[in-house]
Amino acid sequence: MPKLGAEPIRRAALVKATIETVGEAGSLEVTVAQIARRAGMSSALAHHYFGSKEQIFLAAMRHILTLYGAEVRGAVSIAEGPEGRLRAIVAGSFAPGSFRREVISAWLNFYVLAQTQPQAHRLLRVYQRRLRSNLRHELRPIVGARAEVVARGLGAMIDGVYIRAALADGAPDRAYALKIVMEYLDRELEVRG
Amino acid sequence: MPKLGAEPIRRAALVKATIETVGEAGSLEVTVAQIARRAGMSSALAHHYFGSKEQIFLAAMRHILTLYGAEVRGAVSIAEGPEGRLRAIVAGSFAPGSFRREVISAWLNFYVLAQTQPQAHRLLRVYQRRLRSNLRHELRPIVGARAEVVARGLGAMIDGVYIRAALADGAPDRAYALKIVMEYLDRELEVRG
DNA sequence: GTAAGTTTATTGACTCGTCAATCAACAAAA
DNA sequence: TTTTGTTGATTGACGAGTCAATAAACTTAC
Repeated sequence: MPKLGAEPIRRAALVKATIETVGEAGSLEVTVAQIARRAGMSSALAHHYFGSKEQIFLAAMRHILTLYGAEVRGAVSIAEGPEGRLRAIVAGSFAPGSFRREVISAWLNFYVLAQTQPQAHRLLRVYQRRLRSNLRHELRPIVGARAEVVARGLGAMIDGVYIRAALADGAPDRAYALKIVMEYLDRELEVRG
Repeated sequence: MPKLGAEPIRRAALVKATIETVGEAGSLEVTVAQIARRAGMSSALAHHYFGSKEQIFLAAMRHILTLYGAEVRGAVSIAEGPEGRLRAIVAGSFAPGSFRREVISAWLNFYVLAQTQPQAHRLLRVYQRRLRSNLRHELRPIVGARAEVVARGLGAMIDGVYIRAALADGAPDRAYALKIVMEYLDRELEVRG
């Protein structure tokens, strides 16, 4: 039953299934067969399209990062002024699409993988660098020379709050997460540079 | 060659070897045999003393948490005033004993495990609760009602900075990590409640 | 337009390796 | 001789990745 042009559909299905499966298991110790079954195909096909389990997961992370980037850009584009854009960037990290159990769980495992897997390491770096650079850019007109340190602090806090959400009972509380980070921002903006 | 009283020595050796092995691998996907070899014994003996791989790792984390607790208490005991103690608590998280690659790596994996392993989950909760409560206690006289939110923010930032150190190239930079967090603290203390 | 050949999609079955956990057995101390 | 320490060998399960085979859809040549 080969319908041609199946590749992109299959890949997307595998990416989706990977996020779900890893999210449920809470770890990368899931089998390719599990992922493939969830995506409605044989494990052989998953290997056919991605080559290895690692590559499947990396594709899933790339998808998550793409989604995240789009959410941030969307929020920033309608925001006004440095402070508005700053808050938009922060809010983007906790946007509904990114702030879900499965996605947070994937992030956590991504961190672990990035310690040893070069591709994952590079990917994570790209994300961190971009986030920091975006924050710094908007912070400069507000806090001046302290932009660098504040950007790092903010980035770290976003990650910290984000990751903690993975361990909270119940659904991640977006409003509360935002409150914590925004509170910090308020303090910084109150003082000015 | 059974020397009696071997149990505590063996257990300690296994805990140490676990932290080293997990640190090197960057993940929990290490074999009991690897850990046992490093600790100078057979894998059967490791199972004899701990029952399972999971329990070995949990023992290692308990050790890390004990060490961390001791470091914080030590620093706090010689500090003076709420602000001094606050800074001591923060500094404790980045004390030399706790702020090492292997230890940070263990933490990262611990987070992953805590998502699904009840004992790990409980253990992590104890740590988080204690940290937050300590921070809040010292913050109250300084920032009043905002103590709760600030304590959460500070806790999240500590975790964020800490975990990011696992991904940095080279040895973890204690001074810089501290700078980031202290900067935040300065801001909060500058304003007062 | 149709037969032959090619590419794409797909899977069941299999290989090969790994590893947690168990056990029987042995050794030395109490 | 019972308790404590210790291991080599084994079991039993699991899982990543490969492969040969099948089939439908497209292409080309006549």
